[in-house]
Amino acid sequence: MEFTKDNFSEWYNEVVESAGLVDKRYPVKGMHIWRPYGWKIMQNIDNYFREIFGEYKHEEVNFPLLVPETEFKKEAEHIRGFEDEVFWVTHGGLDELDVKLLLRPTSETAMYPMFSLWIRSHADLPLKIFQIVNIFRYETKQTRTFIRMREVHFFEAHTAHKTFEEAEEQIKEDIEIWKKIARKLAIPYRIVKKADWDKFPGAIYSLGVETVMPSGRTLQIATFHQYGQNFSKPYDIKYLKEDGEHEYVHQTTFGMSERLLGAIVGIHGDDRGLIIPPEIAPIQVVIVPIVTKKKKEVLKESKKIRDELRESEIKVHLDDRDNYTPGYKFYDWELRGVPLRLELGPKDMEKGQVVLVRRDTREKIFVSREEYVEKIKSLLSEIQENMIVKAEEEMKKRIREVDSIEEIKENDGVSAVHWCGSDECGHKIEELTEKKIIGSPINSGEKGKCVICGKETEKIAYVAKPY
RNA sequence: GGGGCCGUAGGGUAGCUUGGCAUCCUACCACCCUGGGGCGGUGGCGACCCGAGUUCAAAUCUCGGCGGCCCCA
Repeated sequence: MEFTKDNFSEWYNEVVESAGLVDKRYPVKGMHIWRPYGWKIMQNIDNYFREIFGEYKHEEVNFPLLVPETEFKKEAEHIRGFEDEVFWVTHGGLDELDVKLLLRPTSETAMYPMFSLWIRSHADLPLKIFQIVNIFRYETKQTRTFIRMREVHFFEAHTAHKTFEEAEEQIKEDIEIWKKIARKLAIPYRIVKKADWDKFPGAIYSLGVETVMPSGRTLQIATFHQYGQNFSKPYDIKYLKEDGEHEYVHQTTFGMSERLLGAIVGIHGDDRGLIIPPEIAPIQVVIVPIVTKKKKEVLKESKKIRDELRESEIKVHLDDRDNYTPGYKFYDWELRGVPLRLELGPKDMEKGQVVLVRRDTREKIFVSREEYVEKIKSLLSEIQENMIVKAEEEMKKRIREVDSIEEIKENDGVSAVHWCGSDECGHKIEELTEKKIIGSPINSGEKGKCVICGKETEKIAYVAKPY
């Protein structure tokens, strides 16, 4: 690593590439190649989504990438929100298309014409589906690996319900699911309600899950949207009620992306590179044999250890590369963020022990061959827990309660400030501070005075520079 | 939306002002030597973003394109 983490932007740019997550050299702005190690981590995250959403009775589907212009144009606000950032397909071979096609910037307009066909009666509800696909947005600003991309690796869950209340229940369930995901990925967060001018195009309201990067800038890593009937009306998604009347469905969505990986990289990494939470690490333990004169014996024993760990369902890798020294391998695997290293050398073999080194604390632990498997298991869960606790503490330090515009401006991180909730005062806060209101906590706080108009309010605004 | 900077081997760079055999580090390949925190030695492979122009001659000067980075709204 050339850069240290206090030079966050440079550090981040360097680590995503040198740790083998992506190759940024693809000749289209905002589109990077997932390299095997990075893709494996993302797949581990995706597979957890499959598992957890399966438990909550969502079914996985896969919709086409292309959406006809005619379907896209049905919901007015939605169009306005996305029209300046869609990629268009205008030709088929040499012929111009009668109806242009667009690359989905999100899949509402691809899915909902089909919802209209699928949903006939109340017995078809609730409908709960999700897909994991790539979406495309023509970003004109600076792109950043995992954080602002033109091709986004996207998770989107879509639901349809009989009533608004049931849709509200769905969002509560989504939050429950999110909490499990956050533990799995060891990401600290705050859930906020987005300001009205900042909600998803077409939504009644939007909730955002926000985390804070070491730069002090916030990163939105998940969103929940309540659509009510805003889409079901233009897309004609109706069901027959028990009483024989037709009614439009109420809909929600839950979206996440590779930004989660960006958050993991940024929040947990250090000057040596990544630290991957054990729960999603492609390699949980890397074995580095110290091969000296007793090369054969050490390698043989290393393989035995590898097999023992495999049997205990620990994700293990034996680094038996012959052309690198142990020291090189230590740096290499630390850069890639493997949570635990196991060293085995001739001395250890004599003593009947192995050496374990934690990636998060770099603590060195000697443990006998009798109990090393159990020790590894407990260390992996300790590391996971430690990462969660440490990250939450770090994030807390970056959120400050303040009560003046001046303080918001001076604060590098997130400022929590009283806000009456009016658009006028909201915009004023953004103008005066040159920052954004990223949202308000769902639960109202203590009473205070709006930082602009002085009106008494319980509402808080988080003000920060978002990515 | 406005402004600035920059494209030389897989990565990082020197050379550009003043046109003339393209520098070094790293990575990679081969062999030797090694191994408890980025081993060492010898030899080798590999580059001027694309197009047009000026010129005897262009990495270098001019114009256009493409791509990247940074700052401000």
